[in-house]
Amino acid sequence: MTLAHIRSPADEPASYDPVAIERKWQARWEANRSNSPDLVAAPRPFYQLMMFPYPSAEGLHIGNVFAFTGNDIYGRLQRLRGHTVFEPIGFDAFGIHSENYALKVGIHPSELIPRNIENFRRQLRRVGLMVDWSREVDTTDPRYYKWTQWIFLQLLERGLAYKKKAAVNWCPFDKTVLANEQVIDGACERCGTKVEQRLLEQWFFRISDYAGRLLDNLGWIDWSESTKTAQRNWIGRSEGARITFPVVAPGGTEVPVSVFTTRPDTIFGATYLVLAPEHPAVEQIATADRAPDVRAYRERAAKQDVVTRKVTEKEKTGVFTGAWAHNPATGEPIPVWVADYVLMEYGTGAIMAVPGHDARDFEFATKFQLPIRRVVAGPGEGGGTPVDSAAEGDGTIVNSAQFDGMSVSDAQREITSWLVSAGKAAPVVNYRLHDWCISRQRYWGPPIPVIYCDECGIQQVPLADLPVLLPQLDDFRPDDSGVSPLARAADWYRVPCPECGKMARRETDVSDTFLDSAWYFLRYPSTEFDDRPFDADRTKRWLPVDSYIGGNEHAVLHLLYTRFITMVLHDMGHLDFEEPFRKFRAHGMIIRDGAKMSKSRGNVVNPDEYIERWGADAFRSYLMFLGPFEEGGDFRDQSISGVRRFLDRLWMSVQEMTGGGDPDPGVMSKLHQTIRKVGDDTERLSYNTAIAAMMEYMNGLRANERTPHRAEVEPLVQLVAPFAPHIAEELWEQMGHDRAGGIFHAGWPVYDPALVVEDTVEIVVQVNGKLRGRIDGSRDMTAERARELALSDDSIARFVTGTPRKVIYVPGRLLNIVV
RNA sequence: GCCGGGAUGGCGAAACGGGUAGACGCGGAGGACUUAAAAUCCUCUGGGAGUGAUCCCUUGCCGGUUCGAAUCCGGCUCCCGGCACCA
Repeated sequence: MTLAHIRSPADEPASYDPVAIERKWQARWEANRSNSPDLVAAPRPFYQLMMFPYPSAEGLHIGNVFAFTGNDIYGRLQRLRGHTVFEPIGFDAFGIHSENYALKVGIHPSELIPRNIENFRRQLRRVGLMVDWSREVDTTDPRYYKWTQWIFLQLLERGLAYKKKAAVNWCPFDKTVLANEQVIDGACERCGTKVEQRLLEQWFFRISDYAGRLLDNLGWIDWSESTKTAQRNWIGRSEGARITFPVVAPGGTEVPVSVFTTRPDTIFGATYLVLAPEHPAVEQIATADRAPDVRAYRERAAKQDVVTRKVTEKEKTGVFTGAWAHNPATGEPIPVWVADYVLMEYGTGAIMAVPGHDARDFEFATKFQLPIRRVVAGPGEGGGTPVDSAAEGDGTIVNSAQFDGMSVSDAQREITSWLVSAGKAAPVVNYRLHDWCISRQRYWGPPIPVIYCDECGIQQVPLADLPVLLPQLDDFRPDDSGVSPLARAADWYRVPCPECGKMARRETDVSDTFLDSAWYFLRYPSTEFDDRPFDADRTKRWLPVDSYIGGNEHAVLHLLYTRFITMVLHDMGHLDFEEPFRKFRAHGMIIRDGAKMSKSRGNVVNPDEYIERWGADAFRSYLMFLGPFEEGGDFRDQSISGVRRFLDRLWMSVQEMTGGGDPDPGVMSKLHQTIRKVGDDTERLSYNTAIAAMMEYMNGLRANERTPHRAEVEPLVQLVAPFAPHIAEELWEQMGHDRAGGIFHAGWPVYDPALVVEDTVEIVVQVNGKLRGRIDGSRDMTAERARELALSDDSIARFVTGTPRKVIYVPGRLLNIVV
């Protein structure tokens, strides 16, 4: 169904006109600087952070509006509860995304991005967010990225930034470096050419040094469990042992090769060794007759792109080195192979293969006819039971000399300490987390602020010379040199060495966008300071962030990098906290027609159309009503009329309400229940049920065309305020409240516990657990009384034959008679 | 393969320490108002049987615990998301 089929309510003189009201209140908030709190004097600061958007050319996405509205409601609730709420926003405008789009349309990003940002601002303002626009952050602003560069230098100074060679994806046709996401089935997403691997010198951050702490803190931070689990998996802690195998190299020399294993208990079953193709010992140990094959295999592996290299279900390949190692447990000689199923980046880049008890080793051993030995016997199995598939389960140790008969867990401990005391092994903890590569061979990013001097080596750009401005390059296309387009700007990169003054060369790579976004929340409260990234007093008052809400697609990268940078700055004494966000909640995703919204599917929703037709208040409320905020939901444009009707009825209630006489006691009781429920639900982000509760109250308020009383309506307008702020302000003003303050200074209604409880309640009567009737009674009546009442009702009594065996009574709820 | 999250009417969903399954909304049917339509308001709306009060069935499937299970336990099936040759 298209929009044209849905009609909005007809215009009547006194009817609700969202367009006019929203324009009026947005202008007034801006004129009064209502959303710019005094950051210095705030008595009860509350920092409500939303993940800043990447300003795409397509404009604001429905998912952005959903996320920001959910943030805004929470921030507005805190404001109504008396906090000084700071709700900033900014733009994550550097990065390959913007750059690729600029390349496609042939407009320079320095022109395109400000245009997109302007469009985003326009769209965002219409949503009615409580955003402090005076503190906007733009990562492409030199006043911002000066400090991104400063952070790089801080890490460099502390030895947490270093250079090493690493593989990148390279498209030989487009002659450009590709991100992993741009490689589809081993081919370039643009031209389909087979992607290769290239080794480039790149900058890394030692995030792996922080793996243990990043993992441990997950134990206490108040974050969505799903996000914490994702981080735990990503960090990937495993406990095991490093075991050294002596390898006999050609000429008889012994070369020690260490492996990492989580199963030292299976060492008696280790029947061969495998080294990664890049392992430095390979060259040394390969025998003369095997060397050509080994070299050919390594070259083939080196050419493969980074993505397919790691694809699973790939046929195992490998090559024998000709060398033999000694199993340190049995002393027997075992062959040494090279295979690309072993990765240089993990563990030691070498494994002991236990084909009897590891699926990958089993597959490899079967293919190359290597010996397979059982060392763990499951139920009903013995040492002689043949192994027909890798047995990774629990069992009893066999074929392992003095350790036979032990359980796997006992053997794990005993064999490790036996090897350790013999000097052949050490217990180690390994993490899957790799160091963070921050180099990008691209144009649209902050230049990495170092200078290479032939005399003095790597030099930091002095603080006084920051920012290193990104030069305006008309031709910013990546080229086949394997370095950034900035490497073509000789007049930019040729600079004197800050140490000796001789001609030197700037680093021409730029840094990863995730570095821009790893610290932006520190900048917001301090945007007016040009001589420091974040002011100490401001930071003390406002940080860590009180509430952060964002998409779980950032569960590992952004949210992990941010924690890492915060820890580093803490350790250097710049911050007095080491976790950036007190509370983080992941919101769900909005889909449409059961699928992710995308241009190719043609199911993208443009928020502008909906805001024009229904009003921002209705649009906001609908997005929050369509499903649980933390789960997301399916966008259907039919259903928006329901919340719009609710707002119309709210409007009418204020126009019609009377001030005379007393409010209805039943309605007032329901009101206080509603105040409690809306407060509780909003606090735990259960926005859909909060709105449902207000609708339910409205139904009672206007039942049988009754005229509502002012005392019944006024608190409802307050409850609606976080969700639909414009109409709430307007009605609040119409009700004659102080113009200067507005509804967001009026506080949050407080419920009266005495009014929440109803005296007479309906009690459900069951016979043998089946519903047979209902009785009305007081909340605290006795079981005997309830039973009497129930049995006096014939439609219940006829199911009760004879004397009840048992009676279960839940006061105020249920009576169950068992016969 | 591993780790999360799910599965409830025609549809989006609710039930927050086991206690009325389906709140709230959409859609649908009927009615009031209107020359008429829209808007608005009222009634009904999980399925089945019955004239009827009423009865039976129903939360992906199978089983269990319990006076009582959407909820707890065991075993499956399917869907969505993330990670993935991590030793």
